[in-house]
Order: sequence, then C-alpha cells, then structure tokens
Amino acid sequence: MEFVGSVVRGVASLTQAMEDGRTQMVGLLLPSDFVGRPGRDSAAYDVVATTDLVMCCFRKKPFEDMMVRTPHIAQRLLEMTLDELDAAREWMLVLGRKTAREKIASLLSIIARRDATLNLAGVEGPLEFDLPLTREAMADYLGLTLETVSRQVNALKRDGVIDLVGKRHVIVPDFDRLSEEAGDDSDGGMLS
Amino acid sequence: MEFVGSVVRGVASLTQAMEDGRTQMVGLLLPSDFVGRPGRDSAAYDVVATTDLVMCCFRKKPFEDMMVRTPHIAQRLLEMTLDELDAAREWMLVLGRKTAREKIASLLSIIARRDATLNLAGVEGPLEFDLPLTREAMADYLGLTLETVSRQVNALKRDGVIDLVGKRHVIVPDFDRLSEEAGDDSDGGMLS
DNA sequence: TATCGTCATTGATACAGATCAAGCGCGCGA
DNA sequence: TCGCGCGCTTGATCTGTATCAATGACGATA
Repeated sequence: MEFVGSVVRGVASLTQAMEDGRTQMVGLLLPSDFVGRPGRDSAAYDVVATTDLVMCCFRKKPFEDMMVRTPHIAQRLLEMTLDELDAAREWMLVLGRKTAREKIASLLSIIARRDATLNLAGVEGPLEFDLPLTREAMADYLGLTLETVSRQVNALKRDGVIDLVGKRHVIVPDFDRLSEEAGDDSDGGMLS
Repeated sequence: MEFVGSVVRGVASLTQAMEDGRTQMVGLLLPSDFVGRPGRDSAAYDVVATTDLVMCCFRKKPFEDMMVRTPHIAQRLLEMTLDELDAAREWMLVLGRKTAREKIASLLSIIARRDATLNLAGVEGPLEFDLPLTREAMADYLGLTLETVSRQVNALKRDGVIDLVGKRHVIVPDFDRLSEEAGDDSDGGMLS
C-alpha cells in the first residue's frame, strides 16, 4: 500500500476473508476516517469502496517523514487509532453477544449517529439518512446472512422502530427507541 | 484510571458487559502487553486479572509528560496500538464468521503462539502450555456459552488435535493441524 | 419496449449452539 | 475426615439463524 489518506466523501469498507469465501467486514470507513498504517507495509485487509468515493491521499513515505518531524501528528494519529480500537471493541460485543435484531439496530444507530454529527448537529427529532451499504455488506459487517438482514430490517420497520423510503433511505422517528433495540441501554431513564 | 503500565507476568482480560449480564471479552492481556490509554481518562472497559498478576505501572500524568518530551515513545505506542487493532480485527472475523470448533482452535492457536514466542522460540514439535482462562472466560472471549466451550474442547481432544493433562494443561502435537482446524489456512501446503 | 442483471424479499426446512438440568471431581476449610 | 463450593462435564431439548429455493422490483442497456 503506497498511500495513506482520509475519506472525504462516500463510504468504503475494510474486509477480511477466509479462503472458503466467508467474509467479515472489520472496519467501516466514513467521511473523516483515516486509511492506512504509517510505519507498516501490511496489506492485511481489502479496502473496497461501497459508494462513489472521494479521498484525500498522501504518498506514504513523505507522510512518514513529516510524522517524524512533527510530533503533533503522531500524537493525533495515536488518538485516532485509539478511537478505532474502541470502535472495534464495541463491535466485538455486537458480534459476540447480540441477537440479529440488536445487531441491525446497532448498525443503524452507528450510521445515524455518524451522519447526524457530520451533517447537522443535534440528535433530537426524526433522524434521516441513506444506507451506504447493500444488504450483503450489512450482513458481512454483522456476521449474519443477507436473508437475515432483510428479515430483521423489515421487522424493525413493521414494529415502527424505523421507516423506509425505498430500500435504502431510513427514517428514525425516535433515536432512543432505536438505541433500546440495539441493547445500548445507556438510556436516560431513571430509577426511583 | 490513574495508571498505565504493562503486564510482566500472568494474564488479565478486558471485558465489556451489557446491563442484562451478557459479557464479551474484548482484549486478552498477556505478558508484554500495554494497558491504559495515554491521553484518555476513559474507563470504558473492565480490566480483570484472571491469574496472579505482576504489572509494571506508571502514574499516567508523568508518563504523558514523558511522551510529549520523547517522540520516540509516542511512535512506539502507535505501533503497539496498531498491533492491538490488528488483533481486534482478526478477532472480529473469529466472532462473526467462525464455527464453535474453529473459535476454540483459534483461541488455542493464539495462546500457543504467544507462549511459544515468549518462552522458547521455535514453533516446531509438540507445543505445550497452561490455559490461563476458565471455560467461562473462554466462552466470554469467543461469544459462546461455557457448555459449548467444554464440548468443543473435548471434541478437539477426542479428535487428537490437542491433548489435555488435567483440565488446564494443553499439548499441541501438531501446530499446523491446529491452524487448519482454526480455519487459518495460510498453510505451508503446496499445490501441484 | 423487451431483456438482463443486481439487489432485495419471502417461504420452507435444517441444524449449530443455546438453554435447562443433573452430576462429577477435587481442593479447601472446619 | 467430612462436607461444600467451584469449575467442569454431560445429556435432553429448544430455538434463532443459516441454508436452500423461488420470486419480485428496479435500472440499465440495446
């Protein structure tokens, strides 16, 4: 991998595959995410654009030189890598312990949140966004089959947790409800 | 979290839990692993020793100061964090796409490899080590139940992939065979 | 406008792993 | 020496999700 860079517009995915074809997505690259491993020449994963994609790239060598000269950058990169690590670990909980329905809700919740903080701030009122992934890509992200994804997405729609316009445009009338379905019960509900 | 540090002897685990009790281990801290997030005060995960543990700790603030003064350290820390990220991503494939048997084989394979490179070098001939985890901890790591772990461990034994002395001491007569069972088929087998 | 390909939905059935429920073995403290 | 508890095993049964198999809905291409 000759370049590093960051996503400006569009979505790409980082996937890992077994020889028999089983595939797991291990990273979802949304706008502002960094791509590449300074100090590594590994190409351990496949990076695939899932929509039209605009990236801002640097040749790796000059970038690394700059990193050595500018400690601030290494610092910042460490920050971002720690964030990615947190995200990966949250995803391990999703993959290991959540039901299919919770997995779908978790993914929608993450995309919704990312979209909200990027476009308009404010996570109140109906949230709305386009799914940047096919059902199959969602399945690869969640460790499910595309059939199960389809069924659960439609189940969430039937239950009023989300609304669909076409197959890709999602409306979330109540974000807390979605979080609840995701099992992310860090809810604002109080005891007493 | 007031400290950062690294594991000298023993094993600890990093876990994440849902309110209903479902638990997922998101990191296995073996000797030489670093613990803590410089520049963060998060305590997003539980760190629990699973054996007697010896660590080498630093108060976080002085460590961070040192990091700023010594760019080399930030560099090194970035390296280690990228390694952790790789490990987390490999684990996502295990959690999302592997069968119970493959999961067990993967875990044994990782522990065996770590143990081999740490104690004696050379991954040839029978490999031997103590499991530093209870069946339940293994289950939490693998996204399984402890019953399934027990069954699959014994199945691997019945099939001669591993041998057990007591419940914790594992002997791996053929590491390639274990890798195969893990689905890590980057094997040295040739075609033609 | 017909045809094809991709993406998605829907149904029937199978199965891996979860769940529920006993029991075993062994170290430890009284 | 006797329980007693914890870690582990084993069995029976249930169930969520995979698998297999059509079918539908667009959009693109000719």
